[in-house]
Amino acid sequence: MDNFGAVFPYNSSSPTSQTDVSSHLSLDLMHDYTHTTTYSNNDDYEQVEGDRNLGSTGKRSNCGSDEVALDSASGSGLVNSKKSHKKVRKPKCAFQTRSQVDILDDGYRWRKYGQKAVKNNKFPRSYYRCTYEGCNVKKQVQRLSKDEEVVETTYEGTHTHPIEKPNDNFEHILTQMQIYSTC
DNA sequence: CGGGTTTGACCGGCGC
DNA sequence: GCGCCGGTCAAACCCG
Repeated sequence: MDNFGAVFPYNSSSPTSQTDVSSHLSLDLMHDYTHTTTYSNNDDYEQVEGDRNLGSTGKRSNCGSDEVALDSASGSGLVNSKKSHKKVRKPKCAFQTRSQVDILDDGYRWRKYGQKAVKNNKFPRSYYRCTYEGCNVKKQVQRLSKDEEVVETTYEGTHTHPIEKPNDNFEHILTQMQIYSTC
C-alpha cells in the first residue's frame, strides 16, 4: 500500500498521456489496486454484479462494486457492528490526475471527514464522503510527494443517486476513464 | 444557523 | 503482546 509506484502505471515510460484531457488535466487510470495483499481470500469481500453508474449518464466502469451490507456504519454511529458482521471490503478504484488543484469537481457534493499524514508522503491524505443521504461513496485524495503535480484520487463505492452538479468537463474525463479503465 | 472543515483521539488490522 | 499505521469519529471551529 505504501508504494504505489509498483502498482500504478503512472510515470513508467508512459508519457502520462499529455494529450491533455480537457484543459490541463491529464489522467492516468489505475487498475483496481485494491490492497494488493488484503484481497487474498474471497471470503473477505463479496462482489456485486450490476450496474455501476457514475452519475445519471449511465456511464459504467468496472471500478467498484460494493455496497453490500455496509450496514450501520453509515448512520447513527459505528456501534460494534464490526463484530457481528463479516467485514465486507469494497473494491476501490484509483486514478491519478495531473492538476494544480487537489479537489476535482466531479459534480458530487463531498464532505471531508478526516485528514491523515501518511508514511512516505509529505502530503496529507484527505478523506471525503458523499453527502447525499444514503450514499456511502467515499474518496481519498492525496498528492504524491514524488511528483507534486499528481493528485491521486481513490473512489470507494457507487453513487446511489444522479450527479448533483453536472459538469461537462468531468464528464469528458469520465469518458476517458471508461476507455482506459480495466478495473 | 446550517453545512462544511479541522484536528486530536480512538480503533482495528497487521507485522514483528 | 506491542507498536505502527491507516481509517474514522466527533467536538470545536469557521464561514456564508
